[in-house]
Amino acid sequence: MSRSNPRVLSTLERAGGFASAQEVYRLMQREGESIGLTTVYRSLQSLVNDKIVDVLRRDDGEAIYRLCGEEHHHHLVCKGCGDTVEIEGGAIEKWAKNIAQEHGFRDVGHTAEIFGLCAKC
Amino acid sequence: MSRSNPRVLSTLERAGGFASAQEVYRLMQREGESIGLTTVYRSLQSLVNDKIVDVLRRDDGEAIYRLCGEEHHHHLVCKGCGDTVEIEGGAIEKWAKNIAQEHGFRDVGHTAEIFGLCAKC
DNA sequence: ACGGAAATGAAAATCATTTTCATTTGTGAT
DNA sequence: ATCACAAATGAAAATGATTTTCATTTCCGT
Repeated sequence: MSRSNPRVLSTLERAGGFASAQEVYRLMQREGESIGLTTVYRSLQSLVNDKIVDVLRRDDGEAIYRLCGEEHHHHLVCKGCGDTVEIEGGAIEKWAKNIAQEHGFRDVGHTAEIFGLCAKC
Repeated sequence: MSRSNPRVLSTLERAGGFASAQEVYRLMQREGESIGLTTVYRSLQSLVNDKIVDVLRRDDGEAIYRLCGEEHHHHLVCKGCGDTVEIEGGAIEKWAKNIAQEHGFRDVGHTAEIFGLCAKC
């Protein structure tokens, strides 16, 4: 396993905490940083593993990486502009826990995401 | 522009109203239907344009097509053996609708999945 | 039957992402 | 400082989904 190249994280921050791997790479190139695309991908993956960043998908399927707090939350994503709102999921947590218990599951986690068109789109 | 090949829609329905283009294609092949991958993609796109199906993205970025208005369910998946239980998501539906409304989103859908270890694992 | 429009699909092109692998860099022990 | 080995790097090739191209076939209206 490889560790994240710190310049990748710093670039992602500078990009507004939200960018695709290709964008991070192009940004670094434009700024004269010498780095390979492979390293950008590897670093971002490692940041995801370490839960320092979150991965989402654009409508075209490209992965976008975004800095994320450690709190467990869910996303409300606009299909039009990609705008994202972090939401509290209290109800979901309970729902997941109940369902899992009913079926005798343990060590439980869940994913949930809501998508639609925001007011602007 | 091309119109959707009706066999594609019928296959998507048979697949449980939820599948990727590649899956629809493989399913049709397995059933002895003679069709090209290109036509599957074109038909699905056309169904999306006509708002007969919805597109989502899997975690790996693959596009999955879902019949609109299809009563959808959620999954409880075992991380150990992969066993899957279909569950009703009444609570989730309401939750998603509420959150979306609060933020002025419309044309709303959602994904949710619970995973853990089943009793056997 | 004739002619043009729509549909089809094989093959090539595209594009993000992953893998391979040889090279470079960093680190700890001696 | 030097040797040895692990980790990091990146160029190039491989992968896999999706799109485009283009020649052929099917449909329809006349």
